[in-house]
Amino acid sequence: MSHNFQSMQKDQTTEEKIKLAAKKLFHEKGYGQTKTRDIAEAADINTALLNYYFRSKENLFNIIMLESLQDMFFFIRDLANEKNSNLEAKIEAIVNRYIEIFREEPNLPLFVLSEIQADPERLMQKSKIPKNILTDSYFFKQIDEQIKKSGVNITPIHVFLNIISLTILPVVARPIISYMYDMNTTDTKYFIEERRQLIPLWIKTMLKLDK
Amino acid sequence: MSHNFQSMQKDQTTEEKIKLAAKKLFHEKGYGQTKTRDIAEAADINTALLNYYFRSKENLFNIIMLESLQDMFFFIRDLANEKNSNLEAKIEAIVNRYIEIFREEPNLPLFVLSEIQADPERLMQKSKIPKNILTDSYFFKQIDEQIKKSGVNITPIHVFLNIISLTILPVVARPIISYMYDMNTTDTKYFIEERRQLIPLWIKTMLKLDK
DNA sequence: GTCTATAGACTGATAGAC
DNA sequence: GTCTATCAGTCTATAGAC
Repeated sequence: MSHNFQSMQKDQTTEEKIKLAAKKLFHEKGYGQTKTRDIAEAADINTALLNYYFRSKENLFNIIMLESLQDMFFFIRDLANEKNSNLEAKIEAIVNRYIEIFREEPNLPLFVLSEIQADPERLMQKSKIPKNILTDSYFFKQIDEQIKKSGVNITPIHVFLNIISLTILPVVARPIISYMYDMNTTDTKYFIEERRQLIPLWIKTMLKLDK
Repeated sequence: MSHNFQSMQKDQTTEEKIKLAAKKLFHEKGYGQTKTRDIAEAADINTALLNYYFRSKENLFNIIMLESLQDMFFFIRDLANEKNSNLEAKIEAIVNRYIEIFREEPNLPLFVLSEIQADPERLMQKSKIPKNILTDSYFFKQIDEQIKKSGVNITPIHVFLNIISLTILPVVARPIISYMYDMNTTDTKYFIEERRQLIPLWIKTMLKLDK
């Protein structure tokens, strides 16, 4: 994440300080539960300054939201049409990249999913992800070829969604998992790390892509 | 869902009307975004009456939340120690039951996940789910036996989480899926329905439980 | 039990001094 | 750019009539 370096620096601009505080709080509590006063306090400024830089709470939220959507989707969009990597490499890249992102920003996926539910059309259009970007992609063609080759009963959409499901849900359900299995933070991180190796293997088994 | 029958009835009590309206709105927008005025309007009463029956917004929320947690978890708790069904039947039961629940209450899982994130310890304790209910269960013993039998590289926690992930995430990400694949509501419902058959097959393949 | 009216607290945003 | 003070609007909750 590009913002993590900044968060370690002492010489951030005020604008950056506000954005970082806002991002943290919006990700944790969502739009409705986050108060401009909380953001101002976390950024060690006052609400007047927040409005000076960002005009309104909603505008600040839109900026954070757009960045969050892009963190989640730009990578997939770019990878899907990469011609120089095979199917196996793409599967591993998706799992690795998402686990990496979520290690630094564990609340990102739930934030994005919750806020999209609140207003789907508006937010998805804002994400600047063209419709059918995956359906028409080289990635889906690669999956399709493998399906035909191995004669397995599945479609590319299911395959892609399975990769995403197996990777994202354990992150999103982290608090439940750590409660039910009595795991501390280190345990859950290790557990998710384990899946980095396992998920690609499971997907390859589904596609009969094993060596 | 026990409440669905009630929602069709014209002779609900005022208390039921308020609860139904509150459930709908809390599930859609979460605690912070839902206003008592909205609930009162949706239930066709006024805010005074809401406080008369439920004392406060927070108390009403706690009641809805407890019921929602139980809708999500009581079934699993009961099934996990059922001795008269084999592993295959249990896997199918989990997938079928969750898809059934989410067909009637599509916003339930995201609501529960979001609100748990906001305050994990308090809410999980409120759910009255004992810790380690799964780790010590007959279900996990059944998975463990199958793992040893087929010598596959996996643990019961991963298996259980895979079932849940493959089932729940597509429901939670419904708006994104329908945007990206240009599906309408009927399409996404059909798509999720398709997975009812497929998920148990994939899990059995992971466990080498195929015939 | 149900209503209207309103109290009391909170929230987002701005005016104006420095 | 940054602050304090405060306004105007909204929110939850309650008092009191019926």
